[in-house]
Amino acid sequence: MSKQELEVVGPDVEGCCPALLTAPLDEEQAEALAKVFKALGDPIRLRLLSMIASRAGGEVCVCDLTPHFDLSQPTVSHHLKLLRQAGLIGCERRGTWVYYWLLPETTDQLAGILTRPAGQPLPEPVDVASGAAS
Amino acid sequence: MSKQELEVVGPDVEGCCPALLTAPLDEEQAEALAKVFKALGDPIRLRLLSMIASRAGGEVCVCDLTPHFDLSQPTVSHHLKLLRQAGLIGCERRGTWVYYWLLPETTDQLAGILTRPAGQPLPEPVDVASGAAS
DNA sequence: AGGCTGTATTGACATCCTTCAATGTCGAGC
DNA sequence: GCTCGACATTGAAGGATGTCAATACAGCCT
Repeated sequence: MSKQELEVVGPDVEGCCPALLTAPLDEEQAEALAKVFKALGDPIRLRLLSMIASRAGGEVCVCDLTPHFDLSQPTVSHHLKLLRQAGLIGCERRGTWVYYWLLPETTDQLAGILTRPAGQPLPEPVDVASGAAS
Repeated sequence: MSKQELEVVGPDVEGCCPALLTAPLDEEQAEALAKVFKALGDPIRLRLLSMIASRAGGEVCVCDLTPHFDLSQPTVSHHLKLLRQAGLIGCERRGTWVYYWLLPETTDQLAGILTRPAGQPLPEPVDVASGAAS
């Protein structure tokens, strides 16, 4: 009778961001979040993302990205695909070339998830002596 | 393909945190950052981290974490080790038990890295043809 | 000391990930 | 239509990662 099980990951109101630091994640949220962090967990993809995000004009052509890496073109394309599947970047083909740009909603959401609320008092590590076993 | 380097927008790095979204990361920074994101790129570790971070009192005993997972005790211990090596949590043995707590400096730094500076006007990703990425 | 409990480490195995060569697809231009 | 250039996809090889059983280690308690 309680309908508050699903639709937890849905893009609702400010509740859109699961609270990583203030409440335990359920398995579904953790799975979805892990996909995005996994996409960020590679130095090549981080460099690609930073190149795309810092580009004046907001867009980068693949042909401007590839020569910065000691990787084959298919490998760079593969990494771009993973970033796209994680919702971190968008892309569009224009003529012969394909352009990529940052999707700031995703990085904003991650930043929010990793931001500890101000009201949360962090106690010193070594303090509690009285066990609070669950 | 122009051989020019990617144009950088925004101010230089403050020095403390690599600027993921405003300047291209160099390989060294990308490598270091990727390690932390890789530690976050697993649903088990995300749940562990959220359990530790959201714990009132700031600390959690391993014996309170393990029963929440369908995993063997060594596996949970392994994930905790990776979170610790990434600088996300700290730990201390007290008697028989080992306690873990969040190291907020690391999550704060990640949040800062993922936060787009306010002065940065992001052009709209795409006006027309906002079709989903193929 | 000896046994017991909680946690970490080791070794092995299955799975996933990164990478490249080869090939396919899309669009432009002759 | 045909060819060429830019980018994506496929398939395979090697390395990294997640997991468990077995074992080791560190403190308590008789």
